[in-house]
Amino acid sequence: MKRVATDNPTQDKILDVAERLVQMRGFNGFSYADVADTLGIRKPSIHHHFPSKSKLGERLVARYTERFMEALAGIRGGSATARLRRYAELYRKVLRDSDGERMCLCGMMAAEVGTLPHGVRKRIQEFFDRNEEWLADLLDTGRRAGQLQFRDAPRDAARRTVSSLEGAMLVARAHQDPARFERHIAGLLADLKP
Amino acid sequence: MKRVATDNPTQDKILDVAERLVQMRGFNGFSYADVADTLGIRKPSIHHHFPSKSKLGERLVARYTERFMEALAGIRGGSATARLRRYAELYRKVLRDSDGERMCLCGMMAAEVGTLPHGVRKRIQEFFDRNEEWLADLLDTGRRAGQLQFRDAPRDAARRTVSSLEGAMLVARAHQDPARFERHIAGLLADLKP
DNA sequence: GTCTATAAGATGATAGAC
DNA sequence: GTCTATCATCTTATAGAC
Repeated sequence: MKRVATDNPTQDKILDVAERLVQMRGFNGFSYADVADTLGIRKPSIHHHFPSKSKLGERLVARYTERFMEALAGIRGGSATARLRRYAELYRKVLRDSDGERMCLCGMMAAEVGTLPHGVRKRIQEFFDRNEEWLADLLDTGRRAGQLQFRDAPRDAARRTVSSLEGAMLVARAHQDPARFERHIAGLLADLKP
Repeated sequence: MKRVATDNPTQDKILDVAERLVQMRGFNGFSYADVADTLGIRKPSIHHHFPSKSKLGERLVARYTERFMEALAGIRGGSATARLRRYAELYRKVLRDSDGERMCLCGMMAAEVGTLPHGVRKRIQEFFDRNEEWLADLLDTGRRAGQLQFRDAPRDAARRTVSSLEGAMLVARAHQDPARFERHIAGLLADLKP
């Protein structure tokens, strides 16, 4: 089994807890004390593994992106429509598994970008860029096969889709209503049907 | 001229500065000290006008919503397509006038909803609800007149549009690229054309 | 690798003079 | 309505013992 994070169980636990906190409260909405309390350890132990909060932030985004890309790589069989559905499912899962409390880590941190160090900011951009690239390829393939329909360039349609998923997650979560997000996905998919 | 905020110039200035800070850095990303420094006054003066940060938050969202609704009320003449364009223009203006640094106040605070008091949360939901209501009516009218085209209920299409605009703003700002948002709008409008 | 102790600064907030 | 002074608490971070 490929290790996506580290070979250090404590570091993984810290990243797990911090990830959840960021997705629920934002990068500026949690502290080392929160992580320490949750894990039953002390703050300096966190600093031992992640000297600064900036470094922790970079690692969080890097790990999240890496895992997301692995999930994308796993979407292979079936029609373009089916793969598109599985793509949307990835987003849906975030919200649904947390009962509408968590949102995409990078969507959350995109909002906070004005307060984040440059290294983190670039990694967040990279998350969206890689999503768009993967999706543009899928949309292009699907349209050529007559399975999908859209009017402009695959890249533009991909950007619109990613943005749309992020925004729908943001708004659905503000309403504490995951069903709202699921309807959004249904509408998105319907629009792309020929 | 109708007063949208208060009849107190100092309170208005505080709201103006705080609004800008929230749109750039988030509600958890600014402090009373930031506002005080910008205005050249002291922290307790801010507390005199807004005793707690929660109250300030509520007032910020209320004022933003009120102004947005006034702008919507001003969108009257022309075809449904033209009115839709003017609606999108409202969002575009936020990003463009700040050179890609600010985003929608309520979109930003929607991300931070996990840390905000309930009163603020409800007002944020209200912003989206009222946007969706206004837009659903426009979409419905436009479709009946044969000027717009979409497949599902006006309410669902309206929700999808609002979410999409919020998400596109979020992602475009993360890239510091307002042009990305303008392309998104162009694609959105094209999709709604019959 | 984890702990205690501690620092230096920020934060939201209040009391009370002018 | 604004100020100085002050507060308790939180935040990120370090030094150094075990």
